[in-house]
Formats: sequence, structure tokens, C-alpha cells
Amino acid sequence: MTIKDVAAYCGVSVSTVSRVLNDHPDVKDDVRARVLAAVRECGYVPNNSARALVSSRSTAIGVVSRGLDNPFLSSLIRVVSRRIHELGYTMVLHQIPTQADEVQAAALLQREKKLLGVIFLGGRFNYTEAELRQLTVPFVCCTYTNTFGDLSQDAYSSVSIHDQREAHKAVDHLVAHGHRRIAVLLDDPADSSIGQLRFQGYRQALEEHGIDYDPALTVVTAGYAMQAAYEGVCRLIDSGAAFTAILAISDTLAIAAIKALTDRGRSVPADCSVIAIDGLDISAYTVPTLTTLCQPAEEMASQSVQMLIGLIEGTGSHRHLLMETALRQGGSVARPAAT
Amino acid sequence: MTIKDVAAYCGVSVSTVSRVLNDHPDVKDDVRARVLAAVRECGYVPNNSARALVSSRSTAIGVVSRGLDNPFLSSLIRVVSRRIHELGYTMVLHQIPTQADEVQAAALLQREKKLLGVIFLGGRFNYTEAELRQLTVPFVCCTYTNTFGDLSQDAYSSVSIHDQREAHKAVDHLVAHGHRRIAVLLDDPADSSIGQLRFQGYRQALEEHGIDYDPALTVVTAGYAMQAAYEGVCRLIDSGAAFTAILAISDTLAIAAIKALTDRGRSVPADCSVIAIDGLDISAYTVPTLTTLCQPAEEMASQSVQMLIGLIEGTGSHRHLLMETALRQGGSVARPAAT
DNA sequence: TTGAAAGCGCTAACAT
DNA sequence: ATGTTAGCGCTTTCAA
Repeated sequence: MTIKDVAAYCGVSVSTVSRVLNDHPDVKDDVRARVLAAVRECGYVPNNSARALVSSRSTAIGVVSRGLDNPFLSSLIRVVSRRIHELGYTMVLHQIPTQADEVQAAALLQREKKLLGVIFLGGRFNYTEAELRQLTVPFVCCTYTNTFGDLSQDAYSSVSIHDQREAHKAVDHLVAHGHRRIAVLLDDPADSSIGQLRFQGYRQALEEHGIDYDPALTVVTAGYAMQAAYEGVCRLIDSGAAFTAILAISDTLAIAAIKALTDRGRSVPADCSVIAIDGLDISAYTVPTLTTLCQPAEEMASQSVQMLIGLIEGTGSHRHLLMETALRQGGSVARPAAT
Repeated sequence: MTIKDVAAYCGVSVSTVSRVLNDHPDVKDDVRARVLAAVRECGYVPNNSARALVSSRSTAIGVVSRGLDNPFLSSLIRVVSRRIHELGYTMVLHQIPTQADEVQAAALLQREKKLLGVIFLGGRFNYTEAELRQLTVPFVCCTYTNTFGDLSQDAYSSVSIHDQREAHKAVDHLVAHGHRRIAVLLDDPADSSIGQLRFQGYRQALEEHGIDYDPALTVVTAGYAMQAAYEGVCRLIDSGAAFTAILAISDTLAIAAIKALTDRGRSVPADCSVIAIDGLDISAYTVPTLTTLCQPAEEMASQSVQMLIGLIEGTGSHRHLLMETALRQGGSVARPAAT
């Protein structure tokens, strides 16, 4: 069943059918109706490959997700996938480990799959113009922005929270509850990724509250791996360092931290408070409920798709959306025991 | 940069280049080497649309995942995605709600995207031949099989655990610890899905252990939603029904159950034991660590892809793999308090 | 407003 | 072993 068959079926030429199918104006209404009917009756479905070949453009949008074991990104993928489909495009998903380079992955994917654009779900925030020359289609950074790179603001789009400020807020929350000895749990702080920004927010907040930064209270794990976080917190406890609260830069790390504390005989929040940033569904069901700054995941994913498609269709321009988190008052933060 | 350019670049014909690219035998070694070099030097990437058009087959494999908020399926998707890519195919992911019909979704996708085959991640186990006539490409059911449908064994492939038996094992484990009043937490038991099978295993196990089935101890939730599970268990507790253990048919439901128990002042496992089936990474970090029967997710996903591609390439035939779970001895099961 | 025809880049006969 | 060429199904000039 090709366009030719449809044309023959209702006695017009293929170009007419093509015009109808592509919403071109120059077709008489009755002919248009006849063609549409034929399409329906024949159960005709256009061949995407042929379309893509001749117009040398696909309907593919690349989604590059960095961080395999990050459930927060999984929740974004769900929404992104749905929105892309709803708007008539095709998602090409590529998940890569945290150590891999998302730009290279995207550039490769772009060529292989003739992408119209790319959405990055997590990535570095220090892209250089040079490295992005490989990527010749519009892209949107979702969950981060190019804080430390040399990209022009109108060379890319982003949807993110203000990581530094949010981490700052988290520390504020702890300090407001009387904490001064606050540990921080993060993945590699030098990898130019979200962890680094949130770490900076932590440092800044301490400073503003007149609290000296104590390197002994910084626990660095590899990736978002919970195992590493668990072990890191165990080491922290075993080191004998005094602390009454932990800021984890993600919910999963926080969950591992709570486990470590509990296994070491410390009760959360009585002996140690825990706060995080992300807002996973599942962390609302941990014991105690995790107190965390929730990112508006649904909104972020949806906006990213919308913006990218605007860019692709030429109806939008590069923008940078800064979202706000919402504090979930769980049960993992309390005043420290009087000393 | 087309195949023509590459051909001109190294002074051969397009067909020779095509042959090299498609691993055809009839090419002299030195020519092959020359072409490969040219491809590299020119940075040539074949146009998939043209390929698909002429050979009237894409490289697309459909992955239909039913159950949006199921982290177990997310972990499968990760592996499936990687394997599909590694083997030179393209994944077309389609996630649908638990209420939606995966066969219809797959049939639609097949036509739209010219799928070579489909992997179902979660689905019903009562397909009929009639409804599957829409789906004309090979498919693999991952995490379930066609226990109650009328499909011939060699009309489809499957990779699953024996849900009934595994649920049975879970009950055995509880009984071995001295439990007799065992509640079960599941999504709709009538939806012909995994929940139903596991529920049957539960019933069967009770019977074999000479325990009367008490409908008051069956908690039915909608989908895998944790909220519903939480509320369900709260209602169970408030009903005053006596029970010392809960079998949850998934880890997420179990986590919600533990939360409900804790919030109602019951300690796990001292006052109530909890066991589940799935084996999520994250449930190893709940407090207490969830005791659960772990499905070999990685293996299941990988095998599904392998089998499907064998089918597509004509080198394999329909098979049905039954995997074994591994008990994770967490901390959520203990002997009931002496009464 | 419609139709005829030229390719898009590639594979696979068919020739040589 | 290698080259020539006819399409795959579609969009898009260009003519009518």
C-alpha cells in the first residue's frame, strides 16, 4: 500500500495525494476529501523512511540521559517520551554512564539517526563552543545549564533549578533547625556536574551562616551509586567526626545515608537529620519520610520538549527556564539533641 | 557525504562500497581495506532512511513497557536499550499505563515505525490468537508468559519467572519463620497480569500449609501505585484483622507497606514481617532492608533482546525461558512475637 | 488546481 | 571480483 495505490484508487496523481497528506493549500476541497477517504479506506500509512530520505529529515529527537542508576532521570524520561510522541515526533533514547561524554554521544547519535534536536537529561555545565561544534542541531539541557562554560545564552536552551541556591536553601533549613555540624554527601565534586554546583551552594551557605567548612564532613562517592554512598557515610561515622545533619545532593544518596546511619545505631532524625534535593516518589515512603527539595520533574520534562520542538519548527527561540523546588517536609529533619 | 562520494574517493563503484559496508564476501581484501579507510577518512555515516527504504526494513525494535511507575521495568529498559544498540538495532520505546492495552499499542507502533519485532516489558498473560493477528512481527514477552491464553508455544517467546511458584516460595519462607496469619498486597487480582499469578501462588501455598484463606487479609490496590498500597495497608491495620506478615507482590508495594506499618506504630519485622518479589536496588537500602525474591533483571532483559534478534535474523526459534529468583535475606522477616 | 518527472541514498540484481 | 543500473516511496520543482 503506497501513495501510488492511493492515487490510483481515487483517480488522482501521486502529487495530489502528497499535497493532501502534507497539508498543502492548493487542493480543491472535494478532491481533498476524496483523498482523505481513500487513505482511510485503504488503511494507508506513509513510509517514514521514504519521507525522511527525500526530505532529508527524520522525525527523530534524541534524548541523551547521563546517569544510568538515577531514578530521577527515569521519571523525566517517562514524561519526555510521552510529550515527544504526542507532538508527532519519535524519541531516540540513549542512556550513558555518568563517566561518559554526553556531547560526543549526542553528536554520534545525530549523525546516525538524523536527529532534529537533542534533549540532554543531566550533563556537565561547562560546555565549550568548540566541543559543541560537532552538534549541529538545537539542544536543550534539562536539569542543568551552562553555568561555567563559554556558550552564548542564545546558542542553547535549558530547563533547570538553581542548584547552588537550592543547596543553599537546604542548608538554611538545617541551620534553622539548629544544626551547625552539617556533612555533605555528593558524587565527585570536580566533575563539573550538578554535584559540584550543589556543593558550592553548601559551602556558600555555611559561610553565610558563619560556619567553618570542615573537609572531614565532605563525603564523596562515585556516581549516584547507593553502595558508595552507604560506605562513605559509614566511614564518616567511623572516623569519629562530629555532625548532626547530612545534606545529600540526591534522594538516592540520602536513602543510602539513612541506611548507613541506622545500621550504625544512629537514629534519623533524633541523632542525625538528613535532607536532600530531588523529590522522588519513592522517598516519600522511606522511614522516615525523606525531607527533600522537590524538583518539578513533570514540568521540567514537558517544557524541555516544548522548547526543543519550538526550536525545530522555527517558532521558538533559545530560552533558559529556572524552576523552583518545593520543600517536602518529611520526617528526616529535626532539632539536634541538646549537647 | 554519500556512498557515491566514498566510492569516488577511493576509485571504486558504489556497489563495492555497499558490499564492504554490508559484509558481503565478494570483495578483495586490499580493496576492502581501502574502502574502510576511505569511510573512516571521510567520516561517512550511512543514511538509515535510504537503507530502510530500499531494503524495505528498518532497524527498529519496539519496546512496549506497561506500568509507568514501576522501577523494576525501568531497570529492564536500561539493559534492553543497551543490548539493542550494541547489536546494531534501534530501540523504539513506548511506555503505556497499566490500564492500556499493550498489544494494540504494539500493533500501532509496528505500522508506524516498521518494527522488526517487539519486546513487551510487562503485560497480560491471556493473549488470544485472534487479538495477536494485528501483530505480524515476532515478539518476546519479558517478565511474563501466556499462562492463560490460547497462544501456541511456538507463536511467541517469553522470558519470565514462575510467578506462582515464586509467590509460593515467599509464603513458604514466612511459614518457615512461624507465620500463619499472612496478608497479601497486590494490584487488581482480576486483571490477568502478574498480580493474579502471584496471588494464586499465595493461595496455593496457604492451602498446602493447611492455612485457611482469609479474604480480609487480601489488600488490593490500583496499579503499582505506592499511595494506594499505603492506604490499603492502613485500612487493613485499622480493620483490626490479625496478621503477622505481609507478602507484597512487588518491592514498591512492600516499601509502601512498611511505611504504613511504621506510621501505625507497628515495627517491622518485630510486629510484622514483610516479604516481596522483584529485588530493586533501592529496596536494599530501606530500613529494614527488604527481604525479597530477586528477579535476574539484567539477564532477563539481555536474553529477551537476544532471542528477539535471533528470531528477526532467522537464526533462532521461539523459546520460553524460565528464570529463578534469588532470595535476598534482608531484615524485614523475623519470627512473630510469641502470643 | 493538477500532473509529470526528477531525484533523495542506498541495495541488489544483473552484467562484465 | 567489480561495475552498472533499476528501483524502494516519497516530496517537490516545473509545466500545463
